[in-house]
Amino acid sequence: MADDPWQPPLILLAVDLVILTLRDAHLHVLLVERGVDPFLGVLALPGGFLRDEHEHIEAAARRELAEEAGLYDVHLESLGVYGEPGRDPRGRVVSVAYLAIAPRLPDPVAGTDAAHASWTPVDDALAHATKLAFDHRRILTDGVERARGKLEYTALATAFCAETFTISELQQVYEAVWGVQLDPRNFYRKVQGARGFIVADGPMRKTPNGRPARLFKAGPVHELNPPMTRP
Amino acid sequence: MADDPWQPPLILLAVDLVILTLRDAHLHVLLVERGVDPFLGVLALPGGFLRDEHEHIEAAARRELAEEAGLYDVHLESLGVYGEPGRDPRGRVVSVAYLAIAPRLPDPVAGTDAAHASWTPVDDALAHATKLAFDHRRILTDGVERARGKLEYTALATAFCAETFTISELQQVYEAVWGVQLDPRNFYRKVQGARGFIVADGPMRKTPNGRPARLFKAGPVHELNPPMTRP
DNA sequence: CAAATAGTGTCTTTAAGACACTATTTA
DNA sequence: TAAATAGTGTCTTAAAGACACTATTTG
Repeated sequence: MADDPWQPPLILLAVDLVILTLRDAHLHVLLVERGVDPFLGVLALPGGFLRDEHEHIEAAARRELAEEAGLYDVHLESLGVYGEPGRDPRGRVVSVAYLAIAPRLPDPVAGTDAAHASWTPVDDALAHATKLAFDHRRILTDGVERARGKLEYTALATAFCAETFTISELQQVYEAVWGVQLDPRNFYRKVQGARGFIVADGPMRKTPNGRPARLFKAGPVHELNPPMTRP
Repeated sequence: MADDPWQPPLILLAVDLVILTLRDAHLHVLLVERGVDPFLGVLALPGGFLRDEHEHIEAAARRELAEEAGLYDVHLESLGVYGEPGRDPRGRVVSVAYLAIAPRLPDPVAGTDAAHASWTPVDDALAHATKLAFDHRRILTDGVERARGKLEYTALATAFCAETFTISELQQVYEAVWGVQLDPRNFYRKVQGARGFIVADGPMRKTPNGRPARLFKAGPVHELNPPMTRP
């Protein structure tokens, strides 16, 4: 009982990414087809192990974001820890999940590291017929729920938009992520009333036929007051 | 370039606990004085390494809750991951922080494992003069902020109360955690109006001199509607 | 002109917050 | 009786949500 040979266990640390974007007014998530065991050939969230003992966890997430999705400078926030023993047959793996929000971008280019990645409608990815590797269904569910909640009281919606955007584009973000229809006139007043949410930027954007749309960019405020409320 | 000797790094996984309770109408946190290096003698959050490769992370948190605080069956939720390289001189340690909320209980009993733990007012623990081990100041700050936020839209406040409680006890929770004064009459109507938040339980509780207080227990609803709003 | 977005007005309902007041049940 | 909690009434203000309406700027 004097000297104890006990040593804490060593584990493997991974990062997994829920990368959301808007395409055709629908919420999409980036999925990859796994190229190695376990779950070879199965759809999974992008992710990987820490590169070395000195890498910051968030730096690993940004590295995967670049390597697997070709994305830089997008919104990234920590989502949670997923570390059930037995979730990975290779040993005790604990994964730190991150939520990334990207504006609509060109498709992953064939021939790059990101070639095996593809944007999938979130509804399809979470359909019961779809199989996801590990506990990635749960992580994806949690990520979508986080995004839904944060649209209410933060300016996260602007992370789905390009540098400049119109108010109706911003409205589409809310409608797609929440899965609801909003009144454009009340929406207009609400975003304009939340001071610091969006600020006018540049001239106008031409529309096919009609008055051109005003352009805005994200304002300095990240906490919305008053908040946008989910119907 | 064919076979790569690269292996992902092995890391140590710890859990740290922000255990909050109410004492004398003030928010307190359980701190321990570290008995080993690093930070020997410095105040720290209770916590420790995973016991073995098969232990669930939340089970480790519950084990520490029992060992270091003598607490069972309290509210426990995951708070986040803290894994800066260099936060622990023993090597790469990644800590999963948990937030626990306990009703007021007798002090830790001398002679048990929990004897070196003590309830400290959160304001003191976060005072600039107070030194906390590792990044525990940040974890504590995040835990308190989480509790403040969740009081608004969840029934978390009941976790600070004993099995049964009076409405004014519940009000004290809000006042202590938010650091504000609330109108008892409006508070009364608001908690009664949030259906499922609290339900009547048992008879009355005698007061030193005056009408006895009605007793309630936590209701079945965890998401408050309408939410309690922070002034 | 039609089409599309910009922007206002107004009504109803809900809730927050301030505060006066009455009712009940004990020592 | 005083003390303490229970519970109601009412006023003001803010905001959500529905919806009609006018204004502007293009092809």
